[in-house]
Amino acid sequence: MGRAPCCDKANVKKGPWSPEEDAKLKAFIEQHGTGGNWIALPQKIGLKRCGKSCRLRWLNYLRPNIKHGGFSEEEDNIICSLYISIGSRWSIIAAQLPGRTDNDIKNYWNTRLKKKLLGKQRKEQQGGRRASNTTTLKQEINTTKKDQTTSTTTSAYDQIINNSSLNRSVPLLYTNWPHPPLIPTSSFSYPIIQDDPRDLHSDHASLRKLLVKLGGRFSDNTSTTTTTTTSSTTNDHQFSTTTLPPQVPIYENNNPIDLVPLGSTDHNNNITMSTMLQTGCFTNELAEIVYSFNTQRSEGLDCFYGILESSGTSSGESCCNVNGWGAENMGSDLINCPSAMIEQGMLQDYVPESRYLASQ
DNA sequence: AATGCAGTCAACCGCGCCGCG
DNA sequence: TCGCGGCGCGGTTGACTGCAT
Repeated sequence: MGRAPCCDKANVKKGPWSPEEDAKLKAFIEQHGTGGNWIALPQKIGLKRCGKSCRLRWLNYLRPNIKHGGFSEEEDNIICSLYISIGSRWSIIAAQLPGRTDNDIKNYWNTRLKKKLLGKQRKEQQGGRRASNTTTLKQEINTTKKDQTTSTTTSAYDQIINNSSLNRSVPLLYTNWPHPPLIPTSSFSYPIIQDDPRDLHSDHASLRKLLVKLGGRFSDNTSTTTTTTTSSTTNDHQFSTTTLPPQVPIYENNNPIDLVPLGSTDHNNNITMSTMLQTGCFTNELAEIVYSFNTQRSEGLDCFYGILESSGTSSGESCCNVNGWGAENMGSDLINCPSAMIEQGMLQDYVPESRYLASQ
């Protein structure tokens, strides 16, 4: 038994809106508002449209101050940064771009931005790879292993990562990322990009603040359910979020693959980076895009990178919360990792604690 | 000029969430 | 507590357009 249709499909017009329909809808809403009931609205106006269709038309096209096309470089950056961080949460991304709709951003991403990034990445790959990655990396790991002073709370692997000059950022692998876990294979290789020390203290800290604002204490299950509207001005950007209460665990339980690490947590269910890497919860496509970002840092897009820095937890361990971001550990959603280690299957050597249970 | 193809984007669809009775 | 209905979201579709052949 399916859900009852929201309207009488037989007597509802579909397809493109006529100027007359637009005018009717716009005039009515501007005068009376939506009345809090989209389903009933078309009947009131005398439109043979589904209420959902009216809502969409208003939100995406008729509502005041809507911008279409002409995305700026800065908007590109914000979209890309947020996509890397939170995935295809278009409504959340749209909330940070005044005048933009989720539909617009989604289309823009799918039709242009993604291709633009992937195109650049493939071009780079054709340009050549650093042949000595593997050898150099192995040597460095061996050296680091010898040199490192052990910590009871930091895994060997994480220390290697923290100490390695070959670090580069890879987005964190949400345990409930809505894609099946995939470990990057040898068919996809990342040239190693040197970190730019400017990143850590760039003026793009505003983006980080934005993400904090968006994320709040996502790991806090005692969050309220009240929707709030907040806004703040950081540097040049004014951000507002009207859809998320500050403590909503938006990643919680979206996916049954909530992992409980054994022996590799820092505190409060935070999975260590090594555990996350073991799960490899990201798609090749995302990996490609992320790699593309890394590459583009040297092409003037390093402003993306303000948020792509490693976390500095007190234990020196990069980590991620099981349920999403830990606000006080902002930055922990993203981790540093020599990606070559992933594809070379080196993690097994350094992550003896790589055992986990599926909690659900 | 006709046809095919790829890109773009408005609109639709299905489903999860949430409030309410 | 449960079921229903509306809202909002993300994924997908299909019409349209421009370009290449």
